[in-house]
Amino acid sequence: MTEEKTNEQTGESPEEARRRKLEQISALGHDPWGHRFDDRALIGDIRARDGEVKYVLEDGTEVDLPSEAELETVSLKEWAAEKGKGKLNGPQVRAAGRIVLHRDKGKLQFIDIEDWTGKIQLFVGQKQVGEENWELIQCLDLGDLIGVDGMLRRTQTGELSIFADKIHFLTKTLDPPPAKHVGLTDPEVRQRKRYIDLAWNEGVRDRFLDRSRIVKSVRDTLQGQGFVEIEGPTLHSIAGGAAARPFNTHHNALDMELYMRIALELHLKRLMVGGMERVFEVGRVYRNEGISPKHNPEFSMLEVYQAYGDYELMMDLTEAVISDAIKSIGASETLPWGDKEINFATPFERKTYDELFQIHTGVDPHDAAAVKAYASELGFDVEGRHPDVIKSDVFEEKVEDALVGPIFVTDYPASICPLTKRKSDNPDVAERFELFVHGMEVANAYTELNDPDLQQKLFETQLEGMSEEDSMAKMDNDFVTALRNGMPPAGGLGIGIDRLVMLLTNSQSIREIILFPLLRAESSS
RNA sequence: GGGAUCGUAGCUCAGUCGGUAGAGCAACGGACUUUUAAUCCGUAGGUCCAGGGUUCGAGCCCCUGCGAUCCCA
Repeated sequence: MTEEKTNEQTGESPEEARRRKLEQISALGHDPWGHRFDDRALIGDIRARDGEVKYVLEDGTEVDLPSEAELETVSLKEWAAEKGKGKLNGPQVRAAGRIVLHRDKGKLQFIDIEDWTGKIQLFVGQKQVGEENWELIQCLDLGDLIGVDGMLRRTQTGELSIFADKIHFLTKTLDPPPAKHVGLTDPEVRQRKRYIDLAWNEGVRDRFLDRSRIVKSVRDTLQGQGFVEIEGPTLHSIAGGAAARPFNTHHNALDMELYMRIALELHLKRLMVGGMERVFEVGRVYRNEGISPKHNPEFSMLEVYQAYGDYELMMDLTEAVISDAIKSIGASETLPWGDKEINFATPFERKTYDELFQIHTGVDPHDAAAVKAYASELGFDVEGRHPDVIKSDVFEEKVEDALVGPIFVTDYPASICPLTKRKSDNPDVAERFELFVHGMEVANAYTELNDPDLQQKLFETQLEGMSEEDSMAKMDNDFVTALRNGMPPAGGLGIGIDRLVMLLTNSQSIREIILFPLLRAESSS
C-alpha cells in the first residue's frame, strides 16, 4: 500500500487507458465523438467489388486475380511472381465501421472493421498514412468506430483489404468489448445489454435483421392480396378476443379502468362491419402471465380478416404468408430446428382435432365417459367440468407436444370456441384450425361467428370448470351491437409473429428474437 | 408457485480436503512493414452477488435474500 508506483502504466484500468487515449485524440485536434461521414460504401458492397482488383504488369496489361478458391492453394505472392513484375491496383473506397480485431505489427497494423453488412481488413502502414495520421492510429481501441479511405486490394496472402491512405476517427468506446471470438455468453447480460450482444456476438444482428425481413414479408404478402393494414387501440375497456389475464391500467381524466389489449380480434371485426373487407394488423399484445422460453408478456400478433371468406381460405393464406417469409430471408423450405428439421413444403398436412385425439390417445373422442376416465388417469381434475374442457386438457397434454408438423389441426369442439362459426351440418364442431410446428401453436384461425344473438349467448355462457380469466367468454355489448349491423361471413387468422420468427431462424427461445424481453428489475445494491 | 443448477478480474472460465486468489483473452510497456484468434519479452488488474452463521481460519460448509438459466405446474 505504501509501496510507491514507479511505473506510470501500473494499475491503469482498461477504461482509464481508453480515457487517456480519448484525451490524446482531442489533443491531436480530432473530435473523439466524430461527425457526419459522407459517401462511405457498405462493406458488403465493397467486398462485392473484389473483381475490380487487378494485377497490372509493367507494360500496363491488367490481369484478373485468381479466385478465392484458387487462393486457398496458391499464395498471391507466388502467383504474381509467375506472372512477372507488376503491382496490384483496385478501386478507391471509403468505409466506416467498428474495430473488431486488431493485429499490431509495429509500424504496420491490421485492423478488421465491421459494419452491418460485413467485415473487412484494413492494411495500415505508418509510411502509407503519414506521421500525423499514425499518431491518431495509436489511440485506437477495439470497439472504436472509424472511417477509412484507401484502395481495395489484396495482401500477399490474398486477403481482400483496404490499404489505408487515411483513418478518420468517428467514436470512442469507453467500455472494453467482451472476449474476442467467445463474446458475451451470460444470457442475463446478453438481454440487459442487448447492444453488446448485437455488436459482438456472432449472428445476433443477422437474426434481428431476419426478423425485420419476415415482418416486412408478411405485410407485403397481405398487401399483395389487397389487405389493408390498420392500427387498432391498445387500451381496451374490455380485454376480449382471447383467453388471457390482462395488464390493468387506469385513465386519470376519464377515471376509467383500462386493460392493455390481449388480442386484436374484436376491433378488426368491427371494421369488417364498417365495410373494411380485407384488413390486418401487426401489433403488440400484452398478457399478464408467466415468462418462459416460449412466452414473453408482450409479443407481436398478426391478425387478418377477409370478408366473404372462411377458415379454408385462411389455411391457404397461412401457407402463402409462411412460404413468402421463408423466401424473404433467403432460406429453403427445409429448415433446421435444433438437431431436427422442419419441412415447410406446402400444402401443410391437415387433420381434424378428433382424428388426432384418437391417434395420440387411443381414446374415442366421442365417448365422453372414456375421455373423462382417461383424463382422470392423467391426473386431471374432472369433476364438475365440461366434457370439452376435459377433452381440451387432454389434447394439450397428449397431442400438442407430439405434433411435429407443420400441421393444421381442424374442427375444434364448438364449446371452447365462442367466437367461431359452427359447422352448418354439426353445431358441436367449430370451423377453426390451429397450425402446430414442433409442439408450438403458430397460427389460429376461424370462420368468424357473425350471428349477434349466438355471440351474445356465448359471451353469457361460462363453461363449467373454467375460470373467467381463462375464458374467452367476456361480455362485450358494444361488439355484439356491431354484429347486429351486419358483419359479412369471413375468415380470420392470427399468427404469432414471434413464434414464426423463432421457427424460421432456428431460435429455441423467444428471448433470442425479442430485442428487449421483459426482465426482473435489476437490484440497486 | 415448486425443483435443479449457477453468480470468482473488463470478457470466458479454473479453483482439489476448509489453509497465501489462478489461467486465457482484453489492457499497459517493449520488439516487429504482409498479419489472419499474429508472435515474442515484461507489467498491472479481485467488494469471490449481498447479508448473516459455523470455524483458529470460508470463494468452498449452513441459513436468508437478490438475480439468472433450465425443467415442472
